[in-house]
Amino acid sequence: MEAAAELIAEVGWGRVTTRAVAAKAGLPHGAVSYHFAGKQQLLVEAALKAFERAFQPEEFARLDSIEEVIAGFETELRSVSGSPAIAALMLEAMREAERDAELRDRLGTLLRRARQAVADVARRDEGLSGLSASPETIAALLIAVGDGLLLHCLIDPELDVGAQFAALHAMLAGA
Amino acid sequence: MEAAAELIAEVGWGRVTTRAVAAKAGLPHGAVSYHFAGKQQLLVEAALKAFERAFQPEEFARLDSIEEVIAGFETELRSVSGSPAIAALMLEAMREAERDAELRDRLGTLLRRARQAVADVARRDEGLSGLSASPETIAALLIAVGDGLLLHCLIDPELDVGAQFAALHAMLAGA
Amino acid sequence: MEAAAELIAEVGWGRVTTRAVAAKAGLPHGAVSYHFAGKQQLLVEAALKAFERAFQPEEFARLDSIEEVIAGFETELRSVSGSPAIAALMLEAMREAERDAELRDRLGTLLRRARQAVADVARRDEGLSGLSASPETIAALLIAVGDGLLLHCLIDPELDVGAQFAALHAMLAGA
Amino acid sequence: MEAAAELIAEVGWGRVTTRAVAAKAGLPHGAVSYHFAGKQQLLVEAALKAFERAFQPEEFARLDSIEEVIAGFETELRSVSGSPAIAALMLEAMREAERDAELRDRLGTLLRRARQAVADVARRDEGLSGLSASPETIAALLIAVGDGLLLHCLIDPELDVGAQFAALHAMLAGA
DNA sequence: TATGAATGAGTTTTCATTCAT
DNA sequence: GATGAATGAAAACTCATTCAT
Repeated sequence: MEAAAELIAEVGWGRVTTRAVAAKAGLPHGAVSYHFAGKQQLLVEAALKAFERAFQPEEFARLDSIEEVIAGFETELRSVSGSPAIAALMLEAMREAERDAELRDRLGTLLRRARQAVADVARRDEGLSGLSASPETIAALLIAVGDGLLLHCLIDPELDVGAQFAALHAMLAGA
Repeated sequence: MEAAAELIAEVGWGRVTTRAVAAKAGLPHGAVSYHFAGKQQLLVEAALKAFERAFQPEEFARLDSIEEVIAGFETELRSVSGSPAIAALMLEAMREAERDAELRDRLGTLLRRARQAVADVARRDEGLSGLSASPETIAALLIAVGDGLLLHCLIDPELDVGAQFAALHAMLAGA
Repeated sequence: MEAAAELIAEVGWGRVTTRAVAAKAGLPHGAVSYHFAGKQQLLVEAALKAFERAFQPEEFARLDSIEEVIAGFETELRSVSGSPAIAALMLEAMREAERDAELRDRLGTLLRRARQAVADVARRDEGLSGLSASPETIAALLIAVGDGLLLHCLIDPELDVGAQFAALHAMLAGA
Repeated sequence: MEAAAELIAEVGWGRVTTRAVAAKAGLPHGAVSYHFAGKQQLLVEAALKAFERAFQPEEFARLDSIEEVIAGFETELRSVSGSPAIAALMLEAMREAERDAELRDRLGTLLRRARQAVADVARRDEGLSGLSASPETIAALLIAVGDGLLLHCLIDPELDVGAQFAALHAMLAGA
């Protein structure tokens, strides 16, 4: 499953082949079909497992301000520049979710949990009291911003992430 | 090429087949190989042509404030909910650009032009003078926000786009 | 072996899988290879065992006229309409016998015994004295008729078996 | 399609492989899937085409007595001993028809036409006036007898077909 | 002795590309 | 120029058999 997750990020969901997964994992071809009901099921399981490992809601529970969340995003994004595995995987999964109902449901649950975790931080953050938007909306917007920056970083690795995040900080601080 | 662009959005870049393109266009199978050097070249041309038609820099030249740009994004995003063709195509192309050098270059140029157009608006917008970030950074951030919201809208069509944009407005207004 | 015999009738000799046999029998996969030298041997044994259970020569020993044999065929054929297991199995085995030498020999022995049993009845039946054919020939012909009707009944369950047998009775009575 | 029909007879319906068909026909593997919607469709078409070529209703139109029909069966059966292609193919198709609805329908139509042709002969045959059975029933019975003998001849090539047919003649003559 | 995980040869099918017409 | 029949490489998947436990 690790091999599958890496391959999704490397070559794209629709171009992962069971042979490549098996080769990467050092297993024979038949092993993939033997252990999973089919290629799609393998990819779905592999992607979701990777997300669950990468996203730990507890980490957010300790945070008290949105600034810290954004700082976390930035750290993650910078680390991602080197190994874009999880980020690319997330984007591939989001695209695939439009076509695969099960993936859509399970990924949706994961995203809702993430939004909830960020919304809880927003609720605790007194600096946001000036904003009329609900904590849930702020959380959704922030995660969308994070994903958008991720997307652009993947295309253009020379993008100045630091400046972007500084601007985001400034906008929130002003509010 | 229109048929190809639609199919990329529908089934994903890696799963478009030349036969499906020909069938959708009402052309004979052989026509695809006859008119293009190969499948990849067809898809690249089709995607870029679709972007060039959808993104008209002149539209931004008439705008005087970032608020208007955001309003434009919102209108576009709402219209996208019905036919996600261009949005999905853009995401597919962004993912593919990581692997295809020519697509990366040409798509990069397009994005840079878009960023420049938005940066020009930001430069004209006096309401942003309070932000220390450069107009280019603000433009890049805004486009990333737009793409991030697009991505999330495609997965979860019930997402309240209006609330998100209202929050974005508020954040910018505060700044 | 019962599971194997049923599966031959259901899906056809060439499409039985060892996993399906094991699953139907409620046994682990490995058990099939463990207890039999291979799939083919299992199927041969299973088919022959089923025939030996279904065909009891003693039943014919009690009969005194070919009419009774035919009546027995008819009864069997009618009962077969509901559960075509043994009939279908017989046809599958007959086809397979053309390719498998061991099955051919053992099935041939079984059929010869059946012909002999019917021939013995024919010998005892005084009503057949008018026919110049030997009891063995009459027996072989009758069994062929039975199998032919069986074959057609399996394809076309609405075939009027009663009328067919009545005509057969009439033909023999006339002779 | 000729290669497919021969292979069904040789190795059995369920064990025909598209590779073997292609090899026998001297074509590349891909050709089979290219020209037919799938293996099953190829086999169905091949079998039915072979039957339509082998069974010509016009041949029966010229006959005036059932004796001639039986003589025709015998000739066919004897010729079959050398190349059991059509006979074996028919049996395979009959078995398969139990599982494939389309084959069942189309084969059923063919068999009904054959029964009708034989029934027409039976109607013209004045020697059968002594039998109370309808011409249709007599036809169905005769064809079943023919198929049954065919089946047994395939298993046991040493079976004395001549004696069987002589007995059949005698039975009908008596009636 | 018995199990079931693992293997890999073999199956059907797809499809970009070629090329004779 | 344009077509579509043909090719063959590669894909996903099946399954009898093996063998460590």
